[in-house]
Amino acid sequence: MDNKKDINTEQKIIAAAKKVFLQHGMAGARMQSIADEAGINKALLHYYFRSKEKLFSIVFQKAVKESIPQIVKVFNTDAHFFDKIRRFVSEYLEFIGKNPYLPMFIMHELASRPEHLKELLSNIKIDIDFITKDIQNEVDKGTIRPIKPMHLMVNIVSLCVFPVISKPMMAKFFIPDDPEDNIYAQFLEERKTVVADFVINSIKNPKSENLKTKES
Amino acid sequence: MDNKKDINTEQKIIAAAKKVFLQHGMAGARMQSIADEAGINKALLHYYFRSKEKLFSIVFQKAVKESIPQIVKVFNTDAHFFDKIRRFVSEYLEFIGKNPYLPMFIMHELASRPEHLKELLSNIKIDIDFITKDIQNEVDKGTIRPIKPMHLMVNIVSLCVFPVISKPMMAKFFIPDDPEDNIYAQFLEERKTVVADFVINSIKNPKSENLKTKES
DNA sequence: GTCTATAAGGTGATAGAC
DNA sequence: GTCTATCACCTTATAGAC
Repeated sequence: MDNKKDINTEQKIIAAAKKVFLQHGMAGARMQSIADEAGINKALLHYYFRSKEKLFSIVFQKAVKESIPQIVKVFNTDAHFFDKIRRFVSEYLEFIGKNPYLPMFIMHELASRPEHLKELLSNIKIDIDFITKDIQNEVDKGTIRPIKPMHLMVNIVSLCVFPVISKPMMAKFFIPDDPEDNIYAQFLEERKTVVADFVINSIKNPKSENLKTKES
Repeated sequence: MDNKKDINTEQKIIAAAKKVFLQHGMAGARMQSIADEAGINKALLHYYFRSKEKLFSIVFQKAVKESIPQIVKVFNTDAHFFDKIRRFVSEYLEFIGKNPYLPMFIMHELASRPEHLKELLSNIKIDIDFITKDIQNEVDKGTIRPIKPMHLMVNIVSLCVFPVISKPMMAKFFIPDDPEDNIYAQFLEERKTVVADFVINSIKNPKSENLKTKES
């Protein structure tokens, strides 16, 4: 516990477990793969973490907690509403681009064994009330068209996340010849502006003259 | 092969396999569960389909083929472009609502073991050229704002599919008290119009006067 | 704390009776 | 075509030496 190697090994294991679990899921992950990835052997996994399920729980909870601040932080500013959207889209796409397996992992586990994970999520709170109010406020001001805040939030997240988790299918049908992922990478980069424009064009109220976003 | 029972059992097995594979994925599925679901025993599974992998292939390919016509058929009409979008969104949401595990299943398998599935997809062709041209044509006419057809297609599909596959997470954070799924069902129903409006509002060219969609 | 060896149980697949 | 019994292997987990 107070040994330097302990911490290093523990962290190495968690990092390895994250990599394997995120790519293969709980059912598809192998303790041997995690051990190999961490450069140790299987027995040590059970020494640090009692079971596969326990190790999974840690990875899963970290994954969820890791994803949330990204959603919230941008809306905690005083920026113009459309700028918040631009910043959120840009930063969230950047985040997902660096963690492409994260959304799929969370959603697949949640869908395939909801009962096992309910309590794992119960600790985690996410306060979206202030975002809801932020959106509703803009609707009331007439800056944006009437839309239920939940739909708008879901729309924005959908436009960011789905293209990343559906990459293998998209790549297969849309860009079959892209071995180095160059086209796809460019596509993702384009989306930082495309998605923000798409959302803002959709919600901005044509009757309102206050349409320009601040170019900071 | 010419026995009535053969066909019934074979179909029963495939239906059972689809149910189990779609919910748990290849790695999480158990042959025993499939046998139970089909009301037969394990040995019979191997009698009809040689291996788990073989059975999976059939289910996977059927799943992909099943999903594609939904995407294409609406755009094969002469309707007004915005009406095509409305119809596509409505019908696709209806389809996914009835097959909520389908998109996640395909994408998870494709992401977690792409090498195994490459050849399974190689048989399946999807021709989206005419949709691309359809969109580009509207851009050229000035009916809609400039946007790369691929981005628009991805946007529409994202807005339809993501809310369905992320249901467990959404439900957890947005509507924690919805045991009978009433709120979620209503949310999905709302999206048939919300998504179409969202897309059309975003792309319609304010300079063009030809904005009304035909109310058929 | 880390390793090797092995136990204990599960899972896909087959043999063989009916 | 369908079943029961069983094999062979894989995977998680533990025991025990160092």
